[in-house]
Amino acid sequence: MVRLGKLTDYGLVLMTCIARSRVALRTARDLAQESRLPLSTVSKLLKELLQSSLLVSHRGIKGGYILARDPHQISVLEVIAAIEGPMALTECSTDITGLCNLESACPIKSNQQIINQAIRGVLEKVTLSDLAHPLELTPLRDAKGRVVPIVASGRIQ
Amino acid sequence: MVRLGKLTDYGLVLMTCIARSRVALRTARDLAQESRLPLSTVSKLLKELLQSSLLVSHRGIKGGYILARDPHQISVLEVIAAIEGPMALTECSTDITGLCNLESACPIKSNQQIINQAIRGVLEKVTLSDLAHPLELTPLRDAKGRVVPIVASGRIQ
DNA sequence: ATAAAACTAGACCGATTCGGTCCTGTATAG
DNA sequence: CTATACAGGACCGAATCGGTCTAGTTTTAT
Repeated sequence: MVRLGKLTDYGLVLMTCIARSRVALRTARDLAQESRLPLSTVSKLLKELLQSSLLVSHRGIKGGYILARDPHQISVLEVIAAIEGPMALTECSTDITGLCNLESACPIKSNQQIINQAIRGVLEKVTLSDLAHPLELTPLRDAKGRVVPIVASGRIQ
Repeated sequence: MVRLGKLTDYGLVLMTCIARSRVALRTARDLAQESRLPLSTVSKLLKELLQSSLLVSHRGIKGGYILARDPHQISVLEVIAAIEGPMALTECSTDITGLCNLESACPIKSNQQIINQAIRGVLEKVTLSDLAHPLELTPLRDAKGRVVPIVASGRIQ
């Protein structure tokens, strides 16, 4: 349902790879080998992640990529936004005149905002280090203090 | 980024319409007029919502649709799943033999599960009545007891 | 200096999915 | 029995996605 796209998944995998082995610069060729992805795709993704200032690159021989920040300071929301682009919150087609000029608040826009903000709020809380070490997730709690299941114990469909 | 698809949005709007005016059965033609959507699309969506047991239908003249449960007992997760289909959690292409038979846990699958469960956990908490009356959202709190912003006060990006 | 390694940028295309429409049934009230 | 409204498909154009390729630039080792 809430598809993230394969490329976004690959991007998260690459960021996780870099986060885990942060000893030196990782080259695109190297990451392609570790992640079993074609080099062209890896290069494309690293490029996009670089343009969003999530990575820092060093050129030339002995070059490579490194995380711009610590893994626990990079949220998956940023990674997703870097690859899929910022979410189009203003999707209300304002060019079709007269249809959306209702006096009441637009219900579509309201729904989108509520749901998008809910998803954003959660994705902001999940960081790269959570993906690298899935056991140390900081649990969310609802209004009654109960833990909101994140990894397991939720119904699967 | 985390696109929900226009049809899913329309479905949420329709469900909200039905939830708000739950006095009698709402006909597809009626809902199409209120939501300003083409009748064909509305019929298609109502059909899918019906097959997921979120609506109850009555045929014949004087027929129509009605919510199967109370608005606060229908989560937006169910509505989304009804229209977009259940999320493909088992997307790991097992047909490409040998590539995914690594001894370590598959990082892609792990990432997907973590993120999907996070999103599911939140969408399960938002109900139709929250969409109908956006002011009464029950706030989520993180591990430190602070309120997780859902509607406002989050950066818009 | 020079060549090799590695990043940078963008065009490009096939395949898949999405949004949307239409048509033919079937059931029910009057 | 007939008009109304739901039921369940098939169907198609368009937009997007996943993925590849080519050409160019920067840096370092020798």
